[in-house]
Amino acid sequence: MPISCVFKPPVRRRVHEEIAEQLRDAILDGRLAPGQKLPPERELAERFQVNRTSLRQAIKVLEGLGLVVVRQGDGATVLPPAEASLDLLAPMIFRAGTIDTEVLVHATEVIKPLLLEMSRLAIERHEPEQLEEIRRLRDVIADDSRQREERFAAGREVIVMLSDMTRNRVWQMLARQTRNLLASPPLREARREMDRDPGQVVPYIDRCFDAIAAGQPEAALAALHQFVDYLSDLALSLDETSSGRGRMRALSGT
Amino acid sequence: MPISCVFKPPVRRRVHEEIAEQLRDAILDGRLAPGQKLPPERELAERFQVNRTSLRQAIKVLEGLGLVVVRQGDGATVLPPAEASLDLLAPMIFRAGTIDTEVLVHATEVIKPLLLEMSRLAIERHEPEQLEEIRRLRDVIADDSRQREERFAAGREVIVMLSDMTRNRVWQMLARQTRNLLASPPLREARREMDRDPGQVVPYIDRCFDAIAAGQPEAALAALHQFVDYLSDLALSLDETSSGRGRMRALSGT
DNA sequence: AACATTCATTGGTCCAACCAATTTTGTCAA
DNA sequence: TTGACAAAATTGGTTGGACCAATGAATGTT
Repeated sequence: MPISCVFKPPVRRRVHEEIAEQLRDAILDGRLAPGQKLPPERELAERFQVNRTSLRQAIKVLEGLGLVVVRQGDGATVLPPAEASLDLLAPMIFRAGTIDTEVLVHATEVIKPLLLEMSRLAIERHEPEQLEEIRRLRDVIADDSRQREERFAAGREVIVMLSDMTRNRVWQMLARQTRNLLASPPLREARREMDRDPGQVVPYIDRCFDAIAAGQPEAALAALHQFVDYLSDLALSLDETSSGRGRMRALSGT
Repeated sequence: MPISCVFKPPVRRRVHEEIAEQLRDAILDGRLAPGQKLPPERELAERFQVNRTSLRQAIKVLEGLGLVVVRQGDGATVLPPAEASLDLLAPMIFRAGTIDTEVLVHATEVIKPLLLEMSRLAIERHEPEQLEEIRRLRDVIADDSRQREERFAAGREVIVMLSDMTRNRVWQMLARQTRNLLASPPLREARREMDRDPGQVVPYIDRCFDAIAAGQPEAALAALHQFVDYLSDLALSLDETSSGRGRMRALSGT
């Protein structure tokens, strides 16, 4: 089964890093289909014009990501991306300078109930001093004398803080991955271009705080619903200008 | 910052695989703390009694897993596991022949609402023929003339089928990771030891089917709630015999 | 036709040398 | 003393080649 796609020799960064990225993207956008076998290491190395050792390191990274399975004497076989890690969400959404709005919509659809349930637990189990930490983050977000990026970053950290309040290590993992996803350079750029004031979320946060302070977890959850709906709409608004093919050019230069 | 833990030379399987596993476990159970630096490659290679090339491949796998960050001239630094991929959930729960019931409880707490929301979407968006596929899986689960493992496997595939019904690629990723987690050998063994009949879940499934067939999505969701509660309790019952330290010996021989 | 053997293919490991980025150290001048 | 700058040591990155080991297909035998 010959592989027809062309690869360019690495020019920047670490060689195995570049190779791994090219192969990863080829897998994610289907040029290398699941079940298909990668060319032999020796041949791939020659095509990339790198040493076999470097190419092997790239393969190992892909193996760690769960994108390929390697068997001695057989070769490297591409696995379905659906089996792969959540770390691939960002590369799946942002590929080749464009935003795959389909995956973005899908991710939003998953993150929304996730955020809601996590916050429910957080409200239930939080310690008072943790509430204070979030309040400090809120103040950073509301402080329009600061850099926009710093205020956005504080907003992302709220998610992480919430996860810590659940005292659940798995929620903590998910929240940090979500934060990292939101912090992906292409998404950061896209949001910056939308020219929104980071402080817009402050009223939502305050409404949650007020309800919690008043000892009304139900009201807090209701406010939370509104907040999460707002965030969800924000993400989906990136879809507005999408082309008919379900993909749009990213606003960043990457 | 000297590293004190001892490493044994690899004896089985592929060398870099064994090395990666030892290092991964050392990170997951805290012998290598986040922020700490790994010893230089040359020194580590000597300690493991392997070539530096093999050790480097292991490092690359850890890099792919998001457990370490490597910088030329500096070294490899351990990252917080909370930042790492969900693929690590199984190694986190099952370590050194024991079940970490804390992480297990945490994972269950996350998977439960996840499953519920995903099923809600699945009921909303499914195609009739997909319902038939699940019915076939149901028949396999109910067929006590088959191997127990085959029936358990069918149960796990239901989750994947549900995710396909959502027509959402991210749900599909999460479902497949969850299935893989449930299929982890230690968890499979533990459940087998519990000596439960895989067919116990059939009434729950049927109740969902009946409600969907009757065109009552609310009733289907109610039945689903009961089902998910049952599954959740099943997972948590593994915690019953746990020791005070929050960990119990795994029932399997690994 | 079924089975066992052989052999080419392909990944796995090792070695040794050198390149490149970073950090540390040392020196000298202000 | 302090700061800046340069040299050296440390550490990961890359290369080339050689050989080992598992797989699978071709071949031959029964």
